[in-house]
Amino acid sequence: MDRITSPNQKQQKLIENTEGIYLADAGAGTGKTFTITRRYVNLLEKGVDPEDIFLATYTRNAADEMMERIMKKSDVPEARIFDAAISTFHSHCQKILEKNGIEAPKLIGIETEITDDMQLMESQIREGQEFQSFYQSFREQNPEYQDFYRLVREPSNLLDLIKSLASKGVIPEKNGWFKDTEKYLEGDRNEFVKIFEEMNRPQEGKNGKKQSKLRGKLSRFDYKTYLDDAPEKSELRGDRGTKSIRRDFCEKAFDEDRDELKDFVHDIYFGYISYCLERNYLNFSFLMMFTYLLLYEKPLVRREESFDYLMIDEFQDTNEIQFKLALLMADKPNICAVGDWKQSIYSFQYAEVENIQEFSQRIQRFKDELNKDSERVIFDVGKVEKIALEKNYRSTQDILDLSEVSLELEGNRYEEVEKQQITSLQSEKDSKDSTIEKFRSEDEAKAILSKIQKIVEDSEYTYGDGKEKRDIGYDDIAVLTRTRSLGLELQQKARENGIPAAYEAGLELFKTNPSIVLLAWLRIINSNSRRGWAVVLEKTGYNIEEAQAIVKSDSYPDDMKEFKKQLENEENLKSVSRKVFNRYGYSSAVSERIIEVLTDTFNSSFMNTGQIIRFIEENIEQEEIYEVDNSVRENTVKIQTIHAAKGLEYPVVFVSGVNNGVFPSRNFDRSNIIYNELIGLRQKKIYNDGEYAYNYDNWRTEILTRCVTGSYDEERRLMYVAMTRAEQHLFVTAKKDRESRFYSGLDIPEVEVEPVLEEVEVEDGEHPVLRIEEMNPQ
DNA sequence: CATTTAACATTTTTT
DNA sequence: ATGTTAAATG
Repeated sequence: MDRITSPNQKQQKLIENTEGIYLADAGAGTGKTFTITRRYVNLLEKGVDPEDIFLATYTRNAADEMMERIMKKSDVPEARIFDAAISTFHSHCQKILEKNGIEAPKLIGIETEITDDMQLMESQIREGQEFQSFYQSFREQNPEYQDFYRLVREPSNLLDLIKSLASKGVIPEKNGWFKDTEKYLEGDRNEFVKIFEEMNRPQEGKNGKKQSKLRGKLSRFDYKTYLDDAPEKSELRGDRGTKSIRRDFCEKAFDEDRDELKDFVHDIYFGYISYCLERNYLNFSFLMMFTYLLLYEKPLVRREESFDYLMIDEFQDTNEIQFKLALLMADKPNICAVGDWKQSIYSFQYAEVENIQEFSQRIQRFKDELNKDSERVIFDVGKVEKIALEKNYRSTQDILDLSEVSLELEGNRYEEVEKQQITSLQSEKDSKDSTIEKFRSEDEAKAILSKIQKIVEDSEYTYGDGKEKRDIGYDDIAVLTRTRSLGLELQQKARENGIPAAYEAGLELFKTNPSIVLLAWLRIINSNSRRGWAVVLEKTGYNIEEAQAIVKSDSYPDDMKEFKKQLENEENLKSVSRKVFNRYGYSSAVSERIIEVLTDTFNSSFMNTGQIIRFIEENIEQEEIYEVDNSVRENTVKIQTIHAAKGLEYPVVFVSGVNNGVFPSRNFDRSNIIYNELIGLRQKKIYNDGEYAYNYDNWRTEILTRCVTGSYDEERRLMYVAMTRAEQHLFVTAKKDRESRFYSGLDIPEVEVEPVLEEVEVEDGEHPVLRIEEMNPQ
């Protein structure tokens, strides 16, 4: 935050205290980046060598920004800072592996080496395809797991499971599991029983006791089809009037024999790691895993790759293996973890909010675990000093107060939210001029746009205060959505009504016209595909009948046949794409981005056209979104998902789509094989070919998952992140009659907004959207 | 008032 | 699959 010129008291404390273990609670808008960079500069001024500091960030952008700021503020030669470890965890680990990783796979019994041209698999789509092909061959080679294959609807669920195990440091080796990580798969019986007791305690009613939460949740127990060993519903829950379910069933459920399941997961997991190594690539999770293995097992590497000072930004986004990695990298107990539990919204990427919420307990526990059989963490943890940044330089006090209240919003009518440990923020803005309102409408998108137009046209709202007061323009406004689909709808309607708006979450790159034409030509050169020819002919102007006739008779126009020949002679994917785009006059951010994505994904020089075609097809099917840089984006309303808006700020913010089932959205694991810290590895279904061959529901897992199903905590944090983007004016909106409890539970004025829009003439240049002719109609 | 049952509507985020 | 609601049942 550039407006801060000198640190406040708490910031100063964090900057000055460089020796020891610190946990900095840095809420939204508290000048976190400023403080971290100052602290780094302070270390340099004390004479610490940049080589002895690791500053870990979560994104490359953040790393670049920090580095730049440090260079600006410090006298140390820029080249030395440039070489310093100011980077994401991932890219730092990649460096460690490139340098020392050759034999890392040996540590778990794999002979294939990690070479220095190891590729990092960044595309989820591409990895999904690789995993699929691995899974195919695995099935052929391991017929003994028949019954499990029948449970796997979507192989990518297995890949997800593997990654979540990797993020916890559960690692397979050739025979069994690395060290004692197998115990994770069992779950934590003691902790589970505690949770069970809690869930099974009768509730307080108006006239005495009511049934327990758990008993209520199992009211539909008999809707499913179980094998014969399942208890009857009445046996499990007792007669009407019973308050709790029988404890012995719960214990029986927990103590299920899972050896076969564990073997299956082990073999898939280990097999896939080997498969990746043979194909010379690693995904993000395996990158972490191998670095962890190296530092864990090789004292020399550990010594060489460790630091005197560690600073870790966005600590709420780290997971167990990253926490442990950090400890292995620390030479001395000089660790500074900075973050905000309230902004932990990446659990689907395996981030664990507990890393920051239970920092002190975890750092001790993880150290003990790492030191079990050998001293790997060489310092005493001692006490953890907590520093909370309390001054907020972004939002008005009213907005800050509301955002804190929203962390306790109930997600549904049964939920009771515990009182949260919140460091209240004080606004440094004097302005009392702040709007907080909510409104709902049948046509939510249109109502929002109407309101935006009013804000911009009338001078009812202003930005700033006193002398610096000014009118609000489109540029000052952001509409944040929980889902992409609402964002797309908003953009569509904005365009129709002449409101300049840019949807910043990218677009479906492979559904654009340049991509469709490219795909057609790739199909033609790959297999003389009729489907490809049909598209090409239509794009050239032939109508459907004409095109069909030509395809049938196999008599394509000469210039097209000639073009096909030329393409076949091209050397690589890049030149083929260029040639196609040139022929059709496609030259824009979109066509450039297509080439970029394809060449990044298939960076080997030889090309496998079939593979590329399948990649594009998969992108279309999965509606995959890519960022496309659209250069000019002046004076437009920004439309973003809440996730995409993290870290940003706007004078006016709309939090939209606060609707039932959407925000808060419920999370459930649709896969049949699941992992959870408390209950371990479980299967939701069991294949049995007795009387009826069928995937029967697993009654044990049914009971267990009811005890541990997640709350809406992360959804509340999303609301917090969304609200704290607003500097001065905040609107919360919903679709009428669909309002969720996150809307109705907000104690703020509700206003009427009519979804009427005046059509406005907008000059072409004001629409920073993609050129229309390049967009696929529909 | 508590509980059961049946009917109905919803289904995401991406370094 | 799960959350909500309304109506039926104890």
